[in-house]
Amino acid sequence: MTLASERDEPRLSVGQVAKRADVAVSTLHFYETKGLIRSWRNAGNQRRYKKDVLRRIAVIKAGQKMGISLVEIKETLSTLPESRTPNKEDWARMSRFWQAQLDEKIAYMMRVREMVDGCIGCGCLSMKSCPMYNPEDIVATEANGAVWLDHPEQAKAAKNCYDSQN
Amino acid sequence: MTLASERDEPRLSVGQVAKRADVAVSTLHFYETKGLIRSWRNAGNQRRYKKDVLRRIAVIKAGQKMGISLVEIKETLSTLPESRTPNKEDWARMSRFWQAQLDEKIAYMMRVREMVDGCIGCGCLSMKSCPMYNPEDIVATEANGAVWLDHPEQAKAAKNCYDSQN
DNA sequence: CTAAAACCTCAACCAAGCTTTAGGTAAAGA
DNA sequence: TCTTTACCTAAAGCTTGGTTGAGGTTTTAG
Repeated sequence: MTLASERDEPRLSVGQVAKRADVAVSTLHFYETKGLIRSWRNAGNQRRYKKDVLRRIAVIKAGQKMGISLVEIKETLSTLPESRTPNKEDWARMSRFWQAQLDEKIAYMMRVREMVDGCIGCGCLSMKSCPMYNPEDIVATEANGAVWLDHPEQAKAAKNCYDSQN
Repeated sequence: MTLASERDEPRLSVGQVAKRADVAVSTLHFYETKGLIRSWRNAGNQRRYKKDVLRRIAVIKAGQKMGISLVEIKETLSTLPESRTPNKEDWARMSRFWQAQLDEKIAYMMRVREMVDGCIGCGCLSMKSCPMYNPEDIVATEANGAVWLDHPEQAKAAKNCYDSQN
């Protein structure tokens, strides 16, 4: 039987973590500078990690796959009490939070898709009247954009305005 | 009545184009260096644009809204005969092409969403067995990723593997 | 004619998310 | 012990899509 204090000792080298987590060593250094993971040092100043760093990296990768930025991931991780490594329940909570953001992105892209569908037949692309150019709107990568559906009247502008541009 | 040769003369200054297209002057310079638009020069070395540059910019902005990179937009524009500025039919063809890519992105993000949904209950996030970590897969921003659905058997791995990681 | 506004080029800078390089130290295997 | 492999830090480089600034010229309005 092992004691909790023994199990918690940082034993993993940066190379071992990199291999197990399938990331580059430089990525681990980078994450550390960004405060996403932490390490201890051995007598020779080499990094040693606790095993739970693997779960943190897993959560980071999961968040990234969902399109969440490292800054946001860090913020979400830091909401855990004492910045503890996420357990199963934490992961459920975080992933539900991120999933909502993912849903927004999907919804935004589907609105763009619909709009383009309407604009194909029209072809006007007028900077002034085409609903493709709602200036209130923002690009898809900014992960936000419930604007088009807020202004449904604009969809009506998408008809037969091609010739008016030239 | 105006002659075609007169109508085609580059008359618009960079400031006029910027204002009409609602982009910064620096953006127009930038697009020119990237080969997305072209200009002529007047006697004093100032840029003069043909009117159709506005339509090109409109297409560029539409492509960007659909998540297409400037490089891809340039490539698509260059498939036009003699790099002519897109007309209504060209726009229909290009937008359908880009829409297909947008559809792929949406589909990818929805697959991620499904996967996360399954993983919330599981919580394992094992680097080796969790379907969140298909190494063949790529991140959403790379606009490609028909991988998860190619390996449906992986979804089965998402059950009760939480404890096996520690 | 003069001053302001617009324009020119070139270079540097920004964010994100890393990777690469350089120069040097530590640990591990034969 | 010796050599290879792994590791260290700090700084620079990369990509995308631009913006900002410096220093100088052209155009336009009064």
